[in-house]
Amino acid sequence: MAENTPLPRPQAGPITSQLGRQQREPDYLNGLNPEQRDAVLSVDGPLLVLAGAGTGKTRVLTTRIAHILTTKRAWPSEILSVTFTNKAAREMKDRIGHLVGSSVEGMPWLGTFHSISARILRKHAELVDLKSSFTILDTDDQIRLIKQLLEAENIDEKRWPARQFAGMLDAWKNRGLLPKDVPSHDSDYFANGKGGKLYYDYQARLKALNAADFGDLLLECIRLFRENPDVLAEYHRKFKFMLVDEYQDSNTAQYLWLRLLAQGKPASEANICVVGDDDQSIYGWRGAEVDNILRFESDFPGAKVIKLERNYRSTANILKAASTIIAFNEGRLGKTLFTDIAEGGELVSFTQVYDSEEEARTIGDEIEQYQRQGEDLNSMAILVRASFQMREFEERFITLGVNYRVVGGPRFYERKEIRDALAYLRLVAQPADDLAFERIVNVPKRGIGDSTVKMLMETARSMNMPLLSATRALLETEELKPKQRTTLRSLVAQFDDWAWRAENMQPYQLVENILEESGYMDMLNADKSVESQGRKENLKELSRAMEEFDSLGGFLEHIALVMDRDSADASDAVTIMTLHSAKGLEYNTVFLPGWEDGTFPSQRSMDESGRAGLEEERRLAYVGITRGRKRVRISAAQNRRIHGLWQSAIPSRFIDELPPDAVEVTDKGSAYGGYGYGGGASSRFNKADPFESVYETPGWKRARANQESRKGGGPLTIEGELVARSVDLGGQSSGYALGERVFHLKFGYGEVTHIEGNKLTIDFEKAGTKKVLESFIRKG
DNA sequence: TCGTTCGAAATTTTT
DNA sequence: TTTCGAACGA
Repeated sequence: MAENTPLPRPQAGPITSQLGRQQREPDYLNGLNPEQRDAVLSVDGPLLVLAGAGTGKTRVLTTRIAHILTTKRAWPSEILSVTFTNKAAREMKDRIGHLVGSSVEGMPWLGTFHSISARILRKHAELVDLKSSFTILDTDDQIRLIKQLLEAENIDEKRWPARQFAGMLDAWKNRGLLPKDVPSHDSDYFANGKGGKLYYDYQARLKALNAADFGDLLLECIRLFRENPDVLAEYHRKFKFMLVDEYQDSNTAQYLWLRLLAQGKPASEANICVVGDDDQSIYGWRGAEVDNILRFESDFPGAKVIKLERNYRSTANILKAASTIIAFNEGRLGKTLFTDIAEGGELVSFTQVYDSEEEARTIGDEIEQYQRQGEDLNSMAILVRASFQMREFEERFITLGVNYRVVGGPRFYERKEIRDALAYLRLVAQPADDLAFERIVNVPKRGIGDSTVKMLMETARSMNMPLLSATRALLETEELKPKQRTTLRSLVAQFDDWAWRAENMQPYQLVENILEESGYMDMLNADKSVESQGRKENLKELSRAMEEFDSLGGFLEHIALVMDRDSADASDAVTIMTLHSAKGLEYNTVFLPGWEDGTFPSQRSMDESGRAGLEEERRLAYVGITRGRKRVRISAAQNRRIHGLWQSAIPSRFIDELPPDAVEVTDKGSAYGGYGYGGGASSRFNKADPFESVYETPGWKRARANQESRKGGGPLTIEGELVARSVDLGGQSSGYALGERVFHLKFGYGEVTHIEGNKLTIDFEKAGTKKVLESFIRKG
C-alpha cells in the first residue's frame, strides 16, 4: 500500500526478456520489472514473494489477480484473497477494478481473515453451535463478560484483572487453542489454577449469548473445517487460487486456517501465493509468527521464491539508513533494497534536543519552513512509537495554527456514543443480546441501578432466558419497585415498537428514532461539555453511514468487522500517528521523534521479550525510515516527561546503528548539556542493561562485517561524534572506571556499575540506579 | 441510585 | 500528569 498512488507510476524497470514475443502483451504488464512480472505470471503452484518496503507489493498482488481473471483461469468468486485490514482489502478491490475494468462484480472472497471467516461461519453456524445471526463481540464486550465470570467465581478483580485474562484468551486463540488444548501450565497461572475453567465458562457464555469474539471467528472456522471434512471439501472445490497479503503478520490460527484451505491439493501443487516482508513484522506482540513466512518453503515444497528488492520510493540515503539498521537483526531472510532514484538525496538527519517540548517546537518550525517552500502538509508525517508522544505535537500545532490530523486513537465504532447506539440496535435485532441490554438499560439514566439489574440477572439465570425476556417476566410480578417497574415497562414497550419498525423502516431512520425516543439525544443536549457536540456529530455520521444499508442485520455485520476510522478528510494537514499504523504508507518528509533508549526501543518490549523484542523494535525503526520518500528527520530529547515525571534519556541505540555517511548529526541539546538530567525515581533504567553493549552483540558484529565486505566502509562512529560534540571527550574510551565514585548535579554521589561507551550506569546513594551520559557527572 | 473523591496505573492494536 | 475505576456518602 506503499503504492498508494494510483497505477500510472513510472516504474522504469528494464524489460529485458520477452521482447521478441509474438503476441502483444496485455496492458497490465506494462511497467513491471522482471521480478514483479515473474511474480504476476507464476500462477501455478506455491509462490512466496518477499517484498521489501516500497517495492510494489500491492501492485504485484492486484496485477496477479487481474492476470488470473483475464486469462480465465478462475472466476472472481473462485479466488480467495486475504488481507489483514479492511483498508488493504478495499484498496485491492479498487485497484483490481481499475485493472480489469469495473465489469467484474466485486470479488466476494477478497477480505480480511475475520470477515471471510465470519461469512463462512454464518453459513454453517449450526455446526459450531451458533445461530447464523450471531453477534460479534469486541474487546469492550469481552471485558464486561469476563468481569461477570470473575465475579461469579469469586476472583478478586484487583489481583486478577479482567484485562489480563482477556489478553491470555486472545493469546490462546491466536495460537489456535481451544479450551481443551490449552496447556495446563499456561492456564493454571491465572487466578490460582482457574484459568482453564474460565476459558470453558467463557466459551459457554458466548454460545449462550449466540456470540463470537474476534478470535472465535478464526478458531471456530478452524473447528468447523476439522470436524466437517465435507464442508472443507466444498471450499477446496470453490477456491482455485489463494493469495495472502502481509503474510509475516499472520498468527498461528490464521496459519492453520490457511493450511486447511490449501489442503485441497498436494502441497507442492497448491495455488497459494503469499506476499510479505519479514523485516516489517511488527505485530509479534499480538501473536504474529514470523516463522510462518520463514517456513513457507518447507510447508509447500517446491515453492517458488521471488524477492522484490527494487525500491521505488526512497532516496539512496534513506534506503542506506534503513538497510544498515535492519542488518543488525539476526534471523532474517535477507533482502537488500536498492533504488534507481537520484543518487544520494538529502542526508538523513539526527538532532538531539533538550526536551520533548523543544522537539515539538523544532519539528513545528521545520514543517512551517517546508510549507513555505511549497510542500503540502499532506506530504509530511510525524511517526511516534507510542501515542502519549502525540500530545506535545498537537499542542504545538495548535499554537502555531498548523493543520494536523491524528491517525489512530479510538476507532469510530469504539467510541462510547457509537457503542451505545449500537447496543440499542443490537438489542432490537437480537433480543437475546444481554451485553447490549446491560449496556443501555440505564443509559441515559433512568433510575435503573445496580440492585435492579442484579434482580433482572438473577431472574434471567434462574429462568434460563435472556435479560429482556426476564424483564418481561418480572413485570408481571410485584417484585419490582413501582418506579422501576414503570420505567422498565415503557422501555420494553419501546423495544417492541422499535423491533416492529425495524421491519418497516430504513435502518438510518430507525437509529434516529431510537436516539430521540430513548432520551439519548436529550442527554447529550443537556450535557454542556465540549465533547457532547462531537458526540452528536459522530451519531449523525453513524446514521449517514447507515444510509446505504437496507437491513439492520447487514449493517451490524458491517460495523463489527468492516467499519473503520472516519474517512480521511480532504484538507491539507500534517499527519501524526504511531509507527505501527504507518506501515504501508509513504510521505515525502517523515519525522521520527523520540529516539531515546527506553522510549524507542521501548523498555517494556525489551523487558518482556528480550532480544526478540529489541529486534521487533528495530524492525519498527526500519518501517519508520522506509516511509520517507525524500527526507527523514530523526530526533531525540535529553529529557522527557513520562507519567508526569521528568526522566533523563540517552539517544536510542538505533542511532548508533545508522550509517555515518548517510546521516547528518546536529546537536541542539548540547547548548543545555549541563542540565540534561532528570528527577524523580527512575524505574526505567533501574536494571542493568540486559543487552550489554551494542558493540558486542553478534548482530552488530555481523552487520559490521556485512557492511565492510559490501563497500569497505569503516566502523560506525556516530556515537563518537555525538560524544565529541556534547562532551568534548575525544575518543571512545570512557574517562571512568567501574566502581569509581562520581558526582551528579542532581542525583548526588554514586558508584559506577556499568560502562557502555559514554553511557554509564550509576548506583546513586540517594536516587537509586540510573543510566546517564558521562557528560553529566564528574569524579566524586 | 447517583455523584464525588481518592488511588493505582500508564505501549504498540490490522479484527 | 492524566485517566479510569472502585469505594463511599447523601
